[in-house]
Amino acid sequence: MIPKRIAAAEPGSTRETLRARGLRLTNPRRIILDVVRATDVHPTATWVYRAVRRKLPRVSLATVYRNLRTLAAQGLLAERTDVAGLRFDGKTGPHDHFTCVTCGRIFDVPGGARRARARLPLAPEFEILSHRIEFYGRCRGCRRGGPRQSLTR
Amino acid sequence: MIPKRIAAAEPGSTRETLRARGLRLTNPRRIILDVVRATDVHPTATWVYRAVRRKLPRVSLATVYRNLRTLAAQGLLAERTDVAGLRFDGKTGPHDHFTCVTCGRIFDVPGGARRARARLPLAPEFEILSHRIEFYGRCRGCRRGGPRQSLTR
DNA sequence: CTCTCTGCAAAGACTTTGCACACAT
DNA sequence: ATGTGTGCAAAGTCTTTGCAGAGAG
Repeated sequence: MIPKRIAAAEPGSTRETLRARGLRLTNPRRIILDVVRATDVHPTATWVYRAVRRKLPRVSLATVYRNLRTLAAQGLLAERTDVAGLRFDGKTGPHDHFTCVTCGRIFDVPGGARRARARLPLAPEFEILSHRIEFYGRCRGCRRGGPRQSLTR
Repeated sequence: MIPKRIAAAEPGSTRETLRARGLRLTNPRRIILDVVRATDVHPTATWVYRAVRRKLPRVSLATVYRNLRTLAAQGLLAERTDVAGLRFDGKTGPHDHFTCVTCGRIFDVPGGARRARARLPLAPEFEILSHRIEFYGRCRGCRRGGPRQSLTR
């Protein structure tokens, strides 16, 4: 027999994480999180908005912005900034990024877990809490032929 | 006898760099570049605007933005982006940054010249042209007592 | 029921652009 | 002289906020 799914949120679940702060798991909020987690394009708020609207046509851009902010504050997704503005990332674990300067796509690259402290042996006055490495260059697709895709707002 | 300063711009000078692209070294442009090069606060456009106005009261914010852009495009200064928006950096050589999460100040740290390629041994599909490392943590001042300064817009 | 969340619209913050005149070369 | 650069003001882009009603717990 297939066990019934328990009704109460288990610790560590999205619902539980939110509830611990008095936040609710509403329909827009859940879909926004799903959308960001389901893609690897490191989307902008507008991209998320368009994707969410396909499932929830009446959602507003303000709600998308508010929830991306809220979810990022809870650590359920990651907020990024680059020349193109705000981006969001469903992957919250440590990893680095490679940005193709031709097509603009951002690729995940492993290796984010290395010890950051070792990088600043001569600067004991700085207490390092985290770090971020960004690589820039050309992806394989853009080295052969033109860009295949580009993430616009 | 003190040799006369040569009138023609020597190759590699700011003036020469600009002229090679048909750009002129105007008074606002020169002062904007001087201001950015003279500070290490990684200023915003507004900060530069306020500083330039002390020397050139009639300069406009639009001129500051236009020139920061132009000068960055010529490699005479560097453009940065972080959560707080656009920043500019008079240091164009390779170096990393440490951002204090308490006071928001951005400190230069040496070490930017290391080989970036070695960091991606498993990703031959990416042709790395440059990279950027950002550290986040608390500076010495903020570890003892409160923040001493914070760069507002 | 209570209090958070949402949609809508309006405001806000930052940056860019159009234009006529000024200025560097 | 010629064409780039500037100040001013206006527009543009992206993001946040106020509010009354809707919905989650």
